[in-house]
Amino acid sequence: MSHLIKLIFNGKEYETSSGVLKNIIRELGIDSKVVGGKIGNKTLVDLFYEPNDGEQIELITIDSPQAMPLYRHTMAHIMAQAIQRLYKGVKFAIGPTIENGFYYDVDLPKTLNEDDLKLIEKEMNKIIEEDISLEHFVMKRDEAIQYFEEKNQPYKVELIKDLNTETLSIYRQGDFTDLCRGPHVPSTGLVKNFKLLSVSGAYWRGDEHNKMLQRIYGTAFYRKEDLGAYLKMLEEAEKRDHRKIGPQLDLFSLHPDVAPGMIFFHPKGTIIRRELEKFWREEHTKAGYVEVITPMVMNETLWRQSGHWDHYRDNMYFTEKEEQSYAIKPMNCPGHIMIYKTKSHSYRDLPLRMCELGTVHRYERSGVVHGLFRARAFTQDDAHIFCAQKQIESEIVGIIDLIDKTYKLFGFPYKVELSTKPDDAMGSDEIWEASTTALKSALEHLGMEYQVNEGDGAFYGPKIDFHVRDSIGRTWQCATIQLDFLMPERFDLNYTGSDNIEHRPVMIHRVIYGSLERFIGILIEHYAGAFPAWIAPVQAIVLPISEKHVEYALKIGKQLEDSGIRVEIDERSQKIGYKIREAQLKKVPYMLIVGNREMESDSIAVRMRSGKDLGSMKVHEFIEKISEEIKEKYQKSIFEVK
RNA sequence: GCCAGCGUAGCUCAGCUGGUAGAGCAACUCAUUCGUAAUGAGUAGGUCUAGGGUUCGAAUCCCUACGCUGGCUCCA
Repeated sequence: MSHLIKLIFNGKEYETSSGVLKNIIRELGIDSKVVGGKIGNKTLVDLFYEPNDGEQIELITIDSPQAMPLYRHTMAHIMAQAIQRLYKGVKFAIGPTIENGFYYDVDLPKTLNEDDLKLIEKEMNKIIEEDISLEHFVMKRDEAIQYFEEKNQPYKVELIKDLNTETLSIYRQGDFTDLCRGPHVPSTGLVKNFKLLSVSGAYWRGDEHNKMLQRIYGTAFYRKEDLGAYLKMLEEAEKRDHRKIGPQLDLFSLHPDVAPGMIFFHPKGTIIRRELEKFWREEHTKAGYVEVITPMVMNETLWRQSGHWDHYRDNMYFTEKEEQSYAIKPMNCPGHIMIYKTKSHSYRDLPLRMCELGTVHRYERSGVVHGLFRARAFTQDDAHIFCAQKQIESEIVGIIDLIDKTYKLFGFPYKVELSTKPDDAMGSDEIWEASTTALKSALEHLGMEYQVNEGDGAFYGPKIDFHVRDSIGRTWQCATIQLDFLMPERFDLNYTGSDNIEHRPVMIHRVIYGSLERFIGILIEHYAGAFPAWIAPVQAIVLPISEKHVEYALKIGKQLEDSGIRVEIDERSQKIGYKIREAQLKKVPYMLIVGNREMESDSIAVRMRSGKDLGSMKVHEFIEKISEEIKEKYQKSIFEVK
């Protein structure tokens, strides 16, 4: 006898016999908002699904976050349908959902632009209004190939031919039929809130040897507010763009004609960078690191030995002198290895934690450079830890402590990902096993949640990546910790154990900021240019009301400067409103306004960049407060915190 | 590198179907000496990314190069 199917909905359990989910639900009289279900903890199905005997399905409604993939996937089909109606001869490739929306790749003789997107949106709205029911059915392989050949859909035919199944899942909504695994919502009228965002090129199957198709990106949400919030986030991100704010705040400039993909840090940007470096040095010294400086240009032979010449040559810059070929370093590890090798090491020396703010150059294809985020020259806050196998775990714990401390400073929550042995790995299974276990137990020891990416490690060792989440919800990969068995092997690194025999150390590569440039870019966008006082290029600006107060302003400025505060004085003959506006736009944390009242009482009127007027206070009082704020590296103004 | 869009003053942008460049802000000068987000007047500033072509005439049309933007790909 057959087992019953169990459905779970709103905490209630229903037992039923076989059939298509849609019909089962109708018979049970369950809420019409149900659009699909979840089997186990991952497989999503829609109402066309026919449950197997004994299967347990948790039903999901259209307004739940879990239904998002169905919602957006159907939206992608509606977009495709609209395109099919509007443009003749369109050939469809793939149209999946992605993190914040969906896209569809199409092959179309006409190149689409913004106006076309509006037209497509209009047609999509029509399709939604038409409330077309979706149908699902299967075709036999040959039948499907013939069907899509007749419809002149070569990409679909290619997809089918690559699939090793005898039957293919097909969805149809009115005049549009697509090869599709699903799942979908049952009707086009169920979806509503969407927006098409952009068109761009994308290679068929991501291979640059293939034809370039047009990819149309869109986003969709069940709730209109969520769509609005998402669009607002995009807008906010645009406003915070570091490539815009950076030059506006006089932090850095780019000169693509002179040095494409490289950064010119202005005095103000340099202050931020030096503050980050200062913090970094202090913490690394405390954590037992030694700092080194290695050459920018090293002989090609070194890079051959390290393996970079074989694996990384295309990304390297070379230069020639005295008939010798040199490479500009793309990584710091070989330099550190040279230092390690200058003497014999004992187990007592380990772990040896060698760090360097090492500027590296990597050739990046012209289309990919992007402000501070993706440069051709950047400075890594790099370190290599040479240690014994059994020290790995405690070293990892130490690194994570450092990372945690650093990210907390900026208020970045973060996610951790562990990547394990890939197929093309080098090194024995035992070593991989042991080190992966060491990484895991370090994470568990610290009680950290993490996601495992099986097979995603580097070929030379497993790694842990850290993704920070910025103030508008975007995530960025910054820190990474990578174990390396290969380099010690290639360079024949040794240390003498307590057993008086030679052992091979393990190398741990790690960065915390990642790259100073990129991290500064992230900070600019995270804070929208309004940096905490300790890294703010100008911490306070003195604004005299009129010329009569300039002398007093200079005196105040001097006092602050003597206390180590970065201060400016705006002596221009402008109205106070004008000066405030400018200081505000420059995001200076504190404006110190001085006029007759302040002169008489030997005080200053303090205004915060938030617009809040703190009223007047004695100069020494302000200096004490801001000094504490700077010293303690507060995220927010001390006047708001306390 | 590839696809698409774009390139006009330091910045933001006008400049219709070709008739030899315009605004606001910033800068500079002068006046103003002002109490919490823009005082007024004046001055200066452009080989319209570069090179070629079509034309009596090109910022405008065409071609090429370079750069930028959004993606593909890659990555810190």
